[in-house]
Amino acid sequence: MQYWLMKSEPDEFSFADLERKGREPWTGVRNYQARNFMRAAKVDDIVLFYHSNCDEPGIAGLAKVSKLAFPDPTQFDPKSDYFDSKAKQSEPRWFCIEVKFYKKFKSHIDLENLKSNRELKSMLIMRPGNRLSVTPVTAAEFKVIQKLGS
DNA sequence: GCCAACGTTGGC
DNA sequence: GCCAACGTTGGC
Repeated sequence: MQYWLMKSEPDEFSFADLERKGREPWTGVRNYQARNFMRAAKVDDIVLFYHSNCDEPGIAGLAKVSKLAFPDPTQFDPKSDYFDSKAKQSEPRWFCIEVKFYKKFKSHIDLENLKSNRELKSMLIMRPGNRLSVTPVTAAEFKVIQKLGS
C-alpha cells in the first residue's frame, strides 16, 4: 500500500470534477519520472489530489487508484494536446492510471498550512521548483496530512 | 505577468 | 556525452 500526490490544475480537472464523475483516467503526464511512479502504483493505493496553478493551491481531497497503468491513449491522438509523434502503438511511451473518488477532507488543506508543518518539510512538493506531477508520499506524511484535513 | 527551477532538445 | 538554449511549471 502506497500513497501518492498527484497535481491537477482545477481549471482543467478539479477534485469536484472527480467527485461528480466518479473516476477518471489520469492522462497527459509527459514526464518520465512521473510516468515511472504511475507504473509503480497499485490498485487501492491512496492518492492525494493536489490543486496547482490556481488561487488556492493545496490538497483538495483523496482518491484511490482504480486501474493499473496502461498506455495513455492521448499520445496516439493527433488532435490531442498530448499527442506524441514519436510514440508507437507497439511501443507506447506514456502511461496513465485510472483514479476514483474516495474521500473529501473536512477542509481543503492549503499550501501555506502544508508549508508551516515541520513534519512535512521532507515532502517533494515542498521543494522549490519541483515540477513532478506525481510523487510518492510516505505513510508518516500521509498521517499528518490526514490530521490536518479532518 | 514575473521569474526561478528544472526537464528536454539538439548541435557539436 | 556535454551543455547552451529553450520551454514549461507553478507560486507569488
